[in-house]
Amino acid sequence: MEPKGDEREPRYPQRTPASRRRGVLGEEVVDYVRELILTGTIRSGEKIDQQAVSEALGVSRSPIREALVVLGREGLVELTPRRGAAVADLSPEDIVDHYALFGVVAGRAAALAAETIDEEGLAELRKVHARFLDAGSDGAALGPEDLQQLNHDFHRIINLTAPGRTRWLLRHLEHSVPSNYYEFADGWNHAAVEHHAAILEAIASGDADGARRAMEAHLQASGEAAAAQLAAIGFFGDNIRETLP
Amino acid sequence: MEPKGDEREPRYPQRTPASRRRGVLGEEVVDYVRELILTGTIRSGEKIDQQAVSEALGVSRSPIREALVVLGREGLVELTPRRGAAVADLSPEDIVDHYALFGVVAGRAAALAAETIDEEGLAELRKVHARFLDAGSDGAALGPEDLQQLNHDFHRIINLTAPGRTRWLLRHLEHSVPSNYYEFADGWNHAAVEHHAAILEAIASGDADGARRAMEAHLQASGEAAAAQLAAIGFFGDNIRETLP
DNA sequence: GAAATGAATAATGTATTCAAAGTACCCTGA
DNA sequence: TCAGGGTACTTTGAATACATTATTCATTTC
Repeated sequence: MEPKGDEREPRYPQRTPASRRRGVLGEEVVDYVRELILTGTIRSGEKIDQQAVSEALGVSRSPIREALVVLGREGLVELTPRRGAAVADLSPEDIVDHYALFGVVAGRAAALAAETIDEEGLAELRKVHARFLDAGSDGAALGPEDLQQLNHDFHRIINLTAPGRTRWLLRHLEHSVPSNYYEFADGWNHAAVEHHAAILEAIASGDADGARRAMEAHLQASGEAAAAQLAAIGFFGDNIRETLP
Repeated sequence: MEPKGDEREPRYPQRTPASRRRGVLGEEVVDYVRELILTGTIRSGEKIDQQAVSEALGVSRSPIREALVVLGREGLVELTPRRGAAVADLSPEDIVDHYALFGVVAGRAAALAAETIDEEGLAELRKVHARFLDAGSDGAALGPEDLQQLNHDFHRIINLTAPGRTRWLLRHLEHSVPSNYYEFADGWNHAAVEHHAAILEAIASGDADGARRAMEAHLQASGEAAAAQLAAIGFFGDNIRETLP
């Protein structure tokens, strides 16, 4: 008898959400499963066992199901009526395409920012950018999550000027694809700083079209970096199935 | 004694989904509630009673909850942790903004179509457009839903050339806002035909940028038409609350 | 009379149960 | 040996049950 015991096939890391505040369990599950997918812990095509997730998180299947439905809408998992959920299989092209769309929408927001941003916003944008710049050049005591935060702030300030529905879409495009889950490749931060500089300059000088193009270019490059990083962690790996009988 | 009986406040039209096939009840509920919202049957800010919906459709609350979570993600309803779901309140600006975004993404698809569409696709596009044209001019025996279908086909053919993620986003943008639920205003079809003609011409001549601009203009106009129509059915009406004590 | 407090009521979020469909396994027979 | 078929076990989707939190409404207090 093998020492498998009663373990399930894909073992889900146990987690007891610190804030077990009632009313948002579904959201926590969404984040949990999303992370599993985007970190490559569970692979494309792999089935997602409701009970296993439920046991890993110590909650019932109800919030699990809600979460899977949401992830299905986001396109990260594929739902087949009476067969359950499986990790969707996204190609590198899908990732690049996703970021391109992200770029088009964010570009719109950047163009708007160039036309409408006020002095205060611009000052804040410069400040965030300056810190981002410092972190890149002299290696200040900033960890990856700090950089992530600065990057996020930079974009958030720009997007604040956009109308509600645009911000809504940007939030969705940001979440349903890796953004926090991959360590930026070497050299990426340097490239990002340059991109941000170009975007900032265009916005500061009121050049709407320039801001739009700079933002689109930035996210295009981000998409390629993300796709490369996902490839490195084996995200796209398991489609071998399709090449075998 | 008033003849109110035991009726609930917002009365949900009863409906027994024809296909009570197991496994997609949630989807049916999504469609049902979405229609209630977009037809103005339930108004902005109005609470959505899970039990009432459940009784109206004759299903349990489980699929209802899943549907509300989905609609929450789409931005049509607002979910507050222990307070349930309410119809989100979208402004005319939100609608216009939504369509503008739709236009930007669809414009991308149109530009791509101009560059990559094959003869077969182009022929089909011409065919659909010709029927749309006929319907508008000599008043063929086509009902509103036929026109809706032709319009939908026209866009679908164009979008077929787009990459998967773009099509995914277009589907979402199309659904989470009125498109099938309002009767086009007088003169709208005439305008739409002209827009389609411009788009078709640009695509046929391989003018990517022209196709993009024509598509954006088309959806910009659509957004204004949609907002006007929604205003006409009182969709935006109940924010009186905010102007009163 | 108005505001505030508290119990009664209702509705939500989560857990649990149940029926149907899917999957795996074993057995038989060619 | 391997295909086919039938049975038992899993797993899903939906329904029901339960605990907790909001809301309502009457009562009390200022």
